[in-house]
Amino acid sequence: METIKETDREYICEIQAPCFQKMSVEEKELIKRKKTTVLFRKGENLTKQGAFASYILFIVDGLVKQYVEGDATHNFNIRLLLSGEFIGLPVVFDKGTFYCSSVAVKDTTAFLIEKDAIESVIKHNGEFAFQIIRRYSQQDTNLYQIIRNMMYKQMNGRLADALLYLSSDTFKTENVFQYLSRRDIAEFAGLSTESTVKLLKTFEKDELIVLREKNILIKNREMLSEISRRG
Amino acid sequence: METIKETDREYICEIQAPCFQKMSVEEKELIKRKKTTVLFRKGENLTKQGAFASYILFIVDGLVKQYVEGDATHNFNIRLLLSGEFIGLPVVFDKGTFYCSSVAVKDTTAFLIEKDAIESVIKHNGEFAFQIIRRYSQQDTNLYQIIRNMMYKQMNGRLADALLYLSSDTFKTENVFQYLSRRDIAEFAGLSTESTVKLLKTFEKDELIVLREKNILIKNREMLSEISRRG
DNA sequence: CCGATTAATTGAGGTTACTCAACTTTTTTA
DNA sequence: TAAAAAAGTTGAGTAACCTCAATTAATCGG
Repeated sequence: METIKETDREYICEIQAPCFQKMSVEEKELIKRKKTTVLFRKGENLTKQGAFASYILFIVDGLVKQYVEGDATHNFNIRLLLSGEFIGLPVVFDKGTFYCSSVAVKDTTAFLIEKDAIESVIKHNGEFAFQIIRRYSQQDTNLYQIIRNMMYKQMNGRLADALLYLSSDTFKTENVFQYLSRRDIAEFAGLSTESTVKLLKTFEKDELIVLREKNILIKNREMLSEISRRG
Repeated sequence: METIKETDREYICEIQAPCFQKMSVEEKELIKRKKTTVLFRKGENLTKQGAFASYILFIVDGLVKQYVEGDATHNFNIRLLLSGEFIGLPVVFDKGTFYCSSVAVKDTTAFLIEKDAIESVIKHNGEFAFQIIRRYSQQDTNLYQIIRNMMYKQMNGRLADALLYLSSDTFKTENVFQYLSRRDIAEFAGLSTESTVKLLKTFEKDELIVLREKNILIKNREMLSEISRRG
């Protein structure tokens, strides 16, 4: 994790972030003054569940995995985040600790923005606030979906879900499977690595997917959706 | 479900809702014009997962259970809501369907507020928006907690969690157990009714709780927390 | 107050998916 | 490049918790 040099920083600041368009010049200046830019190398943690924080993160470029920590041996992956996403927003509103962990799946550049700055902009810019709430809202829906999946579906449905998510249009620019281990996929599906490996083979035998080294090609999306739907 | 007569409505509108304090007179007027007041009788649904909606709800008085629907036989209870809580906020920002179901656990009075009105206030009143985001934030943290519990804990930990939640200070004014069946408790813990019944007896034998008809008294909160912590 | 419906309880049996162990393959590092 | 570490794979055994069935208790409508 290293601070990026000034020229890059300015460049990045200009090119990114549709949601920053809603800000006034003064607000952009405030954010600019109250942020630093950090490069997280693959495998480095951006946030750690339970850790204190006085800032939130904004992904400028890269790929980040958000997960909740269980015991020493088990995690559960919530989602992958691309550039343009905030991490740790609850820090601004809640008690100031991160509610879950996140790790760079590939080298990732992020702004660390002081919580006061974001708080101020939210309070004074309703349009920006609205954007933020929309994000929350979408993530919320997402979490309910996860709860549904985990509570009611068994292996097949859960793995199908994970595969559909990871192969969705959101990630079509990245080949996310390149960056994910079997264990990662297992933790998206909420299964043990062993069960995941076995079930992936079964899916391949049933011609739902093709396994090519790390890569997973979806061969029959309809059927996977059906499996997901049926649980 | 019935509309309340005008005099009551005005009365209720005055006494309630700390978050409405942040609104200007005009904004309050807008909300007033764009709402109706509805009484939901015990057992009636306030929202139904997947249903279209052009409004959000605000609980004026009562007790509401929010839950996600699995298959025909299984639900999972997310939380209980008291007066002062919003239901269905994602409707405003997302695709306009309810993301989960909710039902009145006892007779409940609620405002139905048109989504446009809330949207307008959020966009023009940063303080109010901030309050709303804070709520989201807290519920979010809550959902991560639920995911953690469901993924990593087994029976004992999950039931302990459910009991601790339902006996928490938030609900000390209501005796919530009065309104909840064994099945309800099971659905808070994410267990089958049968397992819940058996485990409750075990907890009673271990002097963690006392079962008195519907009521459940927490006898050893420390130990329950320990069980919850250990999973 | 009584019959009918719903909720609570108990036990037996079954199933899913986990753990553990052994092994192979791939990746990392010195 | 070789050794070590990590990741992936496979099979066997097992535990947790569910389902199902049968019974009792409680609640509700007439």
